[in-house]
Amino acid sequence: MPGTPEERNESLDVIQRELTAFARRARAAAARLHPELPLVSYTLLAHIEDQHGCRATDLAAHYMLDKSTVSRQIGTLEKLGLVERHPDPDDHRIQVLHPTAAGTQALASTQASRRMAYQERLADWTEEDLARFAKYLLRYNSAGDTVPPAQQTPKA
Amino acid sequence: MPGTPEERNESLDVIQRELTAFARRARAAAARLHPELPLVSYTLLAHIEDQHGCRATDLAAHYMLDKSTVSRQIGTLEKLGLVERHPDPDDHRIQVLHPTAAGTQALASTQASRRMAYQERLADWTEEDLARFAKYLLRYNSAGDTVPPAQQTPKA
DNA sequence: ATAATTCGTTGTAATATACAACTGAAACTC
DNA sequence: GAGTTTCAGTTGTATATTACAACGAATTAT
Repeated sequence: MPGTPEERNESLDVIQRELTAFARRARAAAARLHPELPLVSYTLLAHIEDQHGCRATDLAAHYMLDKSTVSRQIGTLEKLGLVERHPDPDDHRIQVLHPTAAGTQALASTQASRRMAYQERLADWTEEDLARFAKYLLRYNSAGDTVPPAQQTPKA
Repeated sequence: MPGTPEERNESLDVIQRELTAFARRARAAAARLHPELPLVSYTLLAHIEDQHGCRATDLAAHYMLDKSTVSRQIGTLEKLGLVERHPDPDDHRIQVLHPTAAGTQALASTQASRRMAYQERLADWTEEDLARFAKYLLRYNSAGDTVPPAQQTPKA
């Protein structure tokens, strides 16, 4: 069983390298999976649905994007008729974003093709391995949520 | 223990969602970790060193990038004095790429800061979990190597 | 009320990328 | 061995993704 610090570092290096490789390939892979959706926007749309509506600011925070980037992406999604903006009656600064019917449908179809690709790719994994891998990824990503500040100087 | 198809699908969806979220955040995270290296090129440089020299075409294949993209990235790295091109004596079409001394050093320093970040983020993971996570990532990424064709019509 | 904060948009610029056309070099065909 | 095909890499061009800064409108705090 693993135990030495060297083994720990080796694992860390592998994790780092493989996650990086994955990230570098992700754009191209996504382009293959759904050429129809502007490709970045897909992710935002998925999050909007997942949250049952959210604000642009929430998206920016979740994906570490600038608000201007999100603003333009949402603009694209709106032009495509995939999201709607509903002004919050209590606070006119806020736009609550929701998928349109077309947006929900586009998501479903994209989701289906993505799931197929994953199913194929992970076909020979046991349920136990899949469950563990999923758990590790969740744990990894949620760890980041507590760290990310970096250059914000709050309450200054 | 997991066993039903529904549980399998649930795991697949989690894996898909979390990998996607990771990929979306990766650019911003990388920018924080090494603002000095042109940020994409870092990955290419790392692969070149890892392979003890390789061709531009190998990089394009490994990261699913167009050869023109790689060509320009290598050009940037060369201008920065981080890689050298050595024409293959046996085949004048080929340029074998190697990190320069400065390139190796830049990599080492970047690698160190990356490793620190990962160490911090994964500090509370056991060695066993790290080893398993690393193994899963390797397995996941290597699975892709056999699938990717997609729109190539070989031997037609 | 006035000031400070928050949410979002727009102007501008940098970077990353793909696709197509092209050059030079090797390999293959006959 | 001339002609064709394939391979490695570059360059022209266009698009996409993103950030930063300046701004506008609405809300909250003083």
